[in-house]
Amino acid sequence: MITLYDVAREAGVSTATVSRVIHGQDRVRDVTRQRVNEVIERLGYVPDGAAQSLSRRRKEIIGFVCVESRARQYDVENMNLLYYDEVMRGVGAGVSDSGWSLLITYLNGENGQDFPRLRNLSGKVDGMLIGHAVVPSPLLARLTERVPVVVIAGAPGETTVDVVTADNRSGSAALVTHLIEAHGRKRFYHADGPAHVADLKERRLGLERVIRAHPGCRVIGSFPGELSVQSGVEAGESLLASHGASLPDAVVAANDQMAIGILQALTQAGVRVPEDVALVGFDDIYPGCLSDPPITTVHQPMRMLGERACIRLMDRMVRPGLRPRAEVLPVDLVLRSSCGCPPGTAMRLPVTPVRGSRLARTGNGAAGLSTADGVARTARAARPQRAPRSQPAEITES
Amino acid sequence: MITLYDVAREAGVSTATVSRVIHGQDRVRDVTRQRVNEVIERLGYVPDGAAQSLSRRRKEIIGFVCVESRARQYDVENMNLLYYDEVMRGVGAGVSDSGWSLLITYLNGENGQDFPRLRNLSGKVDGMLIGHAVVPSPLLARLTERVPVVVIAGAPGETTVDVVTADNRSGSAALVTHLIEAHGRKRFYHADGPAHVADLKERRLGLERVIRAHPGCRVIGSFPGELSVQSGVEAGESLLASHGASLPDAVVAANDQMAIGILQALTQAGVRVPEDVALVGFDDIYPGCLSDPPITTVHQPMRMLGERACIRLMDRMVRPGLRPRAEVLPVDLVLRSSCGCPPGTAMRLPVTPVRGSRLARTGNGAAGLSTADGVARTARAARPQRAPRSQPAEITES
DNA sequence: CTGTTAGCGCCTTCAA
DNA sequence: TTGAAGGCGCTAACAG
Repeated sequence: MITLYDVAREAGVSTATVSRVIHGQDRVRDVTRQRVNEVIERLGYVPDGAAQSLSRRRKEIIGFVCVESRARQYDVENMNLLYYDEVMRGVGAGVSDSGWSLLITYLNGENGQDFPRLRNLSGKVDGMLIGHAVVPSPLLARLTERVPVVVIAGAPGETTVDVVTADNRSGSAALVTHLIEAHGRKRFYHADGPAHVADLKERRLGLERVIRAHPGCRVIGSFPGELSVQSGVEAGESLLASHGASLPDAVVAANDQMAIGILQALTQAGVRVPEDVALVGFDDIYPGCLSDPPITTVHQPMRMLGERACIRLMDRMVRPGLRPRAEVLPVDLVLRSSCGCPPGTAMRLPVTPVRGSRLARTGNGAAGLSTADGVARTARAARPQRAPRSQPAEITES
Repeated sequence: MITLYDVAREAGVSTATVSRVIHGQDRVRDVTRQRVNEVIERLGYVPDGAAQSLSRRRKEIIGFVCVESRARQYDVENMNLLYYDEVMRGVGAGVSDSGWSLLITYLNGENGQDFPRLRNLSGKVDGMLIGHAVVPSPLLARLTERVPVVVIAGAPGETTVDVVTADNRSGSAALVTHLIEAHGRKRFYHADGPAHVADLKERRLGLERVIRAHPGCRVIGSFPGELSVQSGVEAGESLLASHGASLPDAVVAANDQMAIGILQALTQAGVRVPEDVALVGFDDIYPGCLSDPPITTVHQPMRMLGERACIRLMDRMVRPGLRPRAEVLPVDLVLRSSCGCPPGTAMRLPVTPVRGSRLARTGNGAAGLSTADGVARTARAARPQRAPRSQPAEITES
């Protein structure tokens, strides 16, 4: 391996000078710089990352942790991760803008049982991004002692670490309000996910609040699923088994994957969506617009979640000791036809934050996207520039 | 930051002993070990990765490079990466089995224009996995001088680096053969992708060979797309514009994304699939089974590509200097109904390698999956165990 | 069984 | 403008 010393010797200068040249410092004579650069090129020298990290006491690496449900590893229907893939790309963009690197870790267990691995990981990075409630709060605190940590899609009320998440509560509320007010649905079935997932708690709150606010509306049953398509199929079958005689007006699924599964089960049984039962999902993952009918849902700005989380982390590394904050990003209501809107509907509307959502408390938060731009299903318009976005709302935990 | 010295001092031993305890070596008295462990726990010591890497001259990190088409960054329809996401999980599994880490880099440009970044990356990892033809061959060679490199989905004929890829040629041949022999299709339209992509070259070869082998069959036109849904829509429209009067019997798309786009365009124009035109894709990404009709395609073992690439890389790191080899993984034909098979069809058949595909040359390669197991569309059977697979075929480049 | 002691490759004052 | 030299935190002989 070629080291700094090799270059220095070959160029007839000291290692300090070579180092200066590499980092583009100016206190080097032009001739010298030229000579050094020529040698670097000729020898194909590349600085060793480990040595750099050790010396400058900074690794310029951030870790990204998400769960990998081993059980279904080879199940085609495992789309749980579609979500994180998108988030990860946001992170990737944020990270590489600053020249840093991204270290990925797929955790096996949902709970914190693999904590040793996490802890060890903290010795290899300058900061960590953790996907939703992968790690229980107390363990998070322990992690924070070593490196700054930002949780993505965690509970907006988390107090020990920074959180970046989407306005799930308002999104859910918007969905249900739409079903009630635009389509007159009154009897709901809730295909839910695991009880402990932070995002889902918020969605539940949104659902319940809207139901309560509308006399005559109620939830006639629910299914404890696990966010996969398969689980959605089961939810659908369970629904048919228990309420086949008098179907609900609408099914609210915990996410799009489940909605897709439910749709399959209902269709198979000859139940028409949305004529017999309306159906809505959450997240706006791509496949949701391919089903028949396309699924009405809420768009989470996944990529931006990643980017913001990254920015927050960088921020924390610069000045640690700031109070943890929650940052809640606005969501959009995506109207397609599974809710009862006419076939061909494809509209995207900013969601107005409901009371209690972290977003609602701020002044500018309610803005969401500035205009209700409908997007055609097969929209041609290439958007060469990143769409202008309003500032995300930030709220210091109090 | 707590270092090895802190622990050593606190426990009243030398750093060497602490190091031994950490690495579970046995040449430590039990009492000592206990005491040290207790101190480690109390102080919350975590070894510094950079220092470890520097000292043991091994980083235990492998880099994974894939492209990120910035242009469409916020385009919902950008599914180009669905493929790599899957591959990456395979890599993730392979990597973490050995306790190593995965460093992700999203490259901006397809070509090698961002080579400096790659080169620099090579100083931070012990080996690199590179997604298909992201990097031109000569640059790859330069990279190989520093660290072992394995290309995923690269050309099976590549001579400078190791390659792990799927049997694209045979898959494509199987698809076309099916269209001809099972459905009597004769006039084909080819919705192709970028000319230089290795996988696509192979698919083209498979297509052409089968066409040539069947007198009366021919390709009546093609479209140079770019593998996205949007590009598929354009291909469909182009097809309608140029051959609207006498449609082809079948459209062969370069991948599933394009097939989905084509389906949208055809459906929109009132052309029925498969009655008027049959349609097939490639890759077997999830959304392909949701469209109406579901798309017949070829299943690439993406996850396994990642795993095998990983294994190959590890192998190379142990003994460098071995001749680069190509490893070609078997694919499956996935019959659904867009090809003309009856609605509800969902069958998965191992593809028999064609002559010239690297797989064909080996004895066991032709095995593919051991049985032609049909899989129901909403298959319930949870497969708790990893499906038993035949050995992938390995071929030393000659 | 345990301690001593060189490095690993680079960065960064401090002097010259 | 350049060089000399002391770490960064850990590992791995080599001695005891």
